[in-house]
Amino acid sequence: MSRTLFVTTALPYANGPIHIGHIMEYIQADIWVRFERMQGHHVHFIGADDAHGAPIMLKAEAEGITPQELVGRIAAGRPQYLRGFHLSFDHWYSTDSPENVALSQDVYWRLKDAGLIYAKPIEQFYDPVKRMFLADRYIKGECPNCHAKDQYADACEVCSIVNAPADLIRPYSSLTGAVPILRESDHFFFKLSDPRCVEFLREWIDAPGHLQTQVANKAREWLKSGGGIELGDWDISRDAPYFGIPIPDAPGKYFYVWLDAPLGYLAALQNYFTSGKARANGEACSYAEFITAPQTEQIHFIGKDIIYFHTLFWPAMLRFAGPPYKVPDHVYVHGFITVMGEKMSKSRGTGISPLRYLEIGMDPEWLRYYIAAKLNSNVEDLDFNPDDFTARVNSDLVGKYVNIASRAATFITRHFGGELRYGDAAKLAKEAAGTAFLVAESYESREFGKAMRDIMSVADRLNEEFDARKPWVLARDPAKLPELQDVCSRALHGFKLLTVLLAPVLPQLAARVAKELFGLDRPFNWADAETLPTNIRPYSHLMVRVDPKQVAALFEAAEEPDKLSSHSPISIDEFRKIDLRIARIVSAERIEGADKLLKLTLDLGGETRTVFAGIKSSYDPAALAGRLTVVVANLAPRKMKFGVSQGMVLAASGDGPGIYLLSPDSGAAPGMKVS
RNA sequence: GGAAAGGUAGCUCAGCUGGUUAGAGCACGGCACUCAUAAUGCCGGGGUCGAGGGUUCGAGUCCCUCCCUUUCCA
Repeated sequence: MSRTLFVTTALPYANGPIHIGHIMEYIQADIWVRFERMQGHHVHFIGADDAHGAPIMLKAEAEGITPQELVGRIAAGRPQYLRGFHLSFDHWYSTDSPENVALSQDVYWRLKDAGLIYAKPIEQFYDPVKRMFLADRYIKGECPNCHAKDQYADACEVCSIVNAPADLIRPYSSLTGAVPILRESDHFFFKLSDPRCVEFLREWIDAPGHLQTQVANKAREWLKSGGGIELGDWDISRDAPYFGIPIPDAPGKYFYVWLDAPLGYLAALQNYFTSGKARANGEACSYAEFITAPQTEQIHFIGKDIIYFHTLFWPAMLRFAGPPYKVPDHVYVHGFITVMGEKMSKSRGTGISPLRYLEIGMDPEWLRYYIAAKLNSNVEDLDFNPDDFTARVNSDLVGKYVNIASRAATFITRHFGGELRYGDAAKLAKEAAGTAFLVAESYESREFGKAMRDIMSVADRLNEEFDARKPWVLARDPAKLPELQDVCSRALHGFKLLTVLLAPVLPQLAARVAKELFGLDRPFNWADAETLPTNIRPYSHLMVRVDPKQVAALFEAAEEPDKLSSHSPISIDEFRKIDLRIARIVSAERIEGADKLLKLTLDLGGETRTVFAGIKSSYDPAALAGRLTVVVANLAPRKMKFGVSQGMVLAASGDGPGIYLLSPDSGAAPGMKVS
């Protein structure tokens, strides 16, 4: 029976570009969505930008533009990522939209009618200069425990004790430096502690299929009123100034961004319908009919960091807003992507820029395959390891899979004019159907890693059989031509089977194979797995190997300079944060596999550092040893492909080639401070 | 401090409700082959399954304690 699926991914915050973590989630959801489509199910795959909240308001202000302009600029950059990685969203919208205003206010009224909204004064820090209330992340001060300066009201970076904002010594606003004052204001709360909510959530969480067991356990933990502590009510309002949706009966108050963000799923869906795109996509229902239809399944792919919102607030909001609102059917949670074992972090320079990945010409399907091969249905982190990536893609996709077509097609074209003929077609079709069924189960349950393993073991078997029957020997004996045709036909049928099975992961390659090799006028669907092709067109190469140099380039100079702020004036205090030191280059060495980098060992007056510098093109390592230069000593260590770089040497460069290291006048000694 | 997930060959991981000598891919060594934008096939080395106890005829798999990693909560 055909299913109707409404699938979303988490909405990326519209204050910056999409990062590799987003891409992983989208790839996961996209593979699943493409698989369901191939099964003949009707899928509406929707995304949107999360546009509201204080960070966006402040960032826009800092750039001297309106929040709408900022959000618009970010939105304009999205398509290149989505297209670039073959992400098949049917629609991409924004939470800053008329639909979302109407939805958020409607849900608010309904919750209020249900007696689940109340107002209560709370005390909060207020910046008297900026004239706004401050979220904790904008308050800094001295840690009361270890007296480290400039710590957030959160885990102290030095002693890692957790501090409340009010506990900080000499707190100040990180926006203006002003001393914040405690000030009272009425906030609106969603009464999550209401017995109706608790009871509903308990049922919803326990109902099989809604959540992965690990996620349900976690949600249950929050729900437990352990130690007499009740599930906290949820503060859903923020005071002006705020970039968000106004609360209709409370001038100067706005919905907290996390109230309207998930409603953005529905706002985007609604816009998808009203814009006519849903209809163009074969949907006969109206938006209202669609969301109330019992057969519509609502499915959210999210990361483990936002489980709280999606398993408590979101279902409760929808449930108590009442029809036509419907609670989600499934929330599928994934872990984070790490890079070489480390949590990705912009400030530490780990992480991979998706845009750079595309710019240096790496194939998006490599990444799709690699992520698929390492994903399962659990909430586990996944590691991107460059050597593993290269090996897997080259060995699995090029060496095993594509190679099958490459080695068999030539014989068929040369000896049989492209015609395929099988010894035992029925048996072959039956086996293929069995394999497709097995792999389908893995895709359906999001066990993509298992799917890829099973697919590759089929590829192994095909290569083994091909080897065992030695078609290159058969080709020399005219009497053996029928056998040669059978061997190669079987291999090509196997290749087609593999292509169908891999199509959710490698959509573009599969489309090419369907058209260019098998002459189909449409992309593959799942049923194609068991039909035997009768002829092929001449083979042209399908996928190139990963060049290790590309992977190295992905990690070299991965900075994406923020063009708008790079030339804005900074204060003397900001400049003083940079600890510049004289360093002696003790040794410099070339690195195997690196185009631009040299590995420098530096003496900073007693302390030895390893720094990777992109100066290979201009300097002979031997000539560098012994000379003095200037180094940024307090740059956060940065993990690169070849090791951790503990600083940066300063060098000048212009538009043309040539890099020129800075040198101090004679008399300077390693470790001296530069100011 | 409480909780969850994980800790299996150099690397990335698979091992369902406990059952014969613990598996795969990559990497490494050797051999074979030549159809393939060079790839595949065969053989091999390599693991006290985080540590220590316990239950059992039998434990990577169950129980307890501890250690490490990641994350969540307060």
